[in-house]
Amino acid sequence: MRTSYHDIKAEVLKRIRNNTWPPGALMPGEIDLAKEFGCARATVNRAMRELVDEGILERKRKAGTRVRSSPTRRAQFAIPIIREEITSTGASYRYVLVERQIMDAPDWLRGQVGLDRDGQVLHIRCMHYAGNVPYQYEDRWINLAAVPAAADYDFETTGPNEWLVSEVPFTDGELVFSATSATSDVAEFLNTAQDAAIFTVERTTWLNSTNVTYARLYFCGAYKMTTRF
Amino acid sequence: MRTSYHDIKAEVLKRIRNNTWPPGALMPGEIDLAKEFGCARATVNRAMRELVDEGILERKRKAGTRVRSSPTRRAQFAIPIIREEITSTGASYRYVLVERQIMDAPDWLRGQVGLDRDGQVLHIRCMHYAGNVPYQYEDRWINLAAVPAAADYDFETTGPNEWLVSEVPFTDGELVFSATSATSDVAEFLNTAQDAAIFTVERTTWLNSTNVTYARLYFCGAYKMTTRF
DNA sequence: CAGACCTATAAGACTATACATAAACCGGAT
DNA sequence: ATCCGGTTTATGTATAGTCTTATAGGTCTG
Repeated sequence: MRTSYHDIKAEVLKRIRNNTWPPGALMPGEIDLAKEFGCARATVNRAMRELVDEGILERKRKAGTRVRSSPTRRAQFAIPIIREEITSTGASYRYVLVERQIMDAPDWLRGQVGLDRDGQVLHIRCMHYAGNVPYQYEDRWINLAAVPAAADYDFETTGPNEWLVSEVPFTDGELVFSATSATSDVAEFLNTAQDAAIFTVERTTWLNSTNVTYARLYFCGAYKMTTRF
Repeated sequence: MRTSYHDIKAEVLKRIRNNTWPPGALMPGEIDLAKEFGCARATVNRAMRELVDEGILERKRKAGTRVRSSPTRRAQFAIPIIREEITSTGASYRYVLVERQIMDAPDWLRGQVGLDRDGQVLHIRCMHYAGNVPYQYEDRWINLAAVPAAADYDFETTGPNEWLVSEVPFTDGELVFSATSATSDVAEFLNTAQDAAIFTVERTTWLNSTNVTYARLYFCGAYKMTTRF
């Protein structure tokens, strides 16, 4: 078999780990490496580009390629459809709509999501259960200027998460993770003590700098979010 | 200018957004697209590969390329050096070692990190302050079998986070985010009420399936972790 | 000495071509 | 009808060659 870019990546990683090329070091150029590995420059280039992508190397034209001194490893998350997240654990999924209301965007929300003009929003509160156990309480606002179709959808049987993911594209998003104390209504929905520690996610998405939706997701106490990298 | 893979990516994204290729749709093959865009197949291939990488498309040999119905957007996290995380906000960084102790690995830890044999670990507890405000309480175990050098380092002035990131490479890691109630000692260190909601991160790293370290990081109440994608 | 201006160089990008490989599909045998 | 095996096909990977572009670092100039 010919030498593949996988082999080159592996070899480069090996040399970084055994300190042949310590953090910060300047590596040989693509042409030299291609000669050494007996392959085309494009092959070396691909290996190197992927290592840059993975946060292992830094490259600059003319300056060459260096080993990053503190590699930023990346972890990947999905924006899951919550139904799938629950059913994949084997539990059955149940959805309950709590409230659905069209209203003028409150001031704090306009600040939160960067809406400058007045506008109507759809406010939805709903619950997601794993079996009969509360899993997530969702408090969501949808910008009707960006997603007019949402006004015609009743969200009785399908949650806004699922509907939005499949219907509305977005270009940018922000996730904010925090721990909050359960307010009385959150505690009631999630069936926990008041002031219990609640893992909370705020998720905002935009389509070309127009806000699409802002959601606060309150998870049940035992919830842990796990990622490997 | 020739058509670049950037142009192709942009055009493909445009067609996905304006529903020319709705979620799940089968796109034309690389050869057809190359013909349409007036470029080589390699150029189309690169554009498509990057879109797969970004979680927009799915490809299978022979079956062709499809638009993912629920795009997996990736968020990137670094494993930051906490000093930099704090100083980058403008605050001054202060580190205090609370405890440093070499001990046999407790049973629960061996289970946690997948150590099968007995072995010694270095247990370190320390505090990170932003100015005079508690920022993070760190409770960490280092596997001395994997990192013997840690036994000789006193961690009086530099925290284990900083030392490990710069000294010890790793191949795999796991991050677990959760919300916990402050136990009495955590509350004391972070200067919050007992049972306050604490954003907690557990971080485990391995070097070729040997556990390197396991850390529990307790953040101050106001902490929010933010990622864009 | 500082600033403007070159130039050599390393990465970045594209092309045309070739061969590799997974898997969908089809046709024949059971 | 169902299973098996070969064919086809779209993506995956590698190559040699060419051209582009950012820029580090030297040189020239005021």
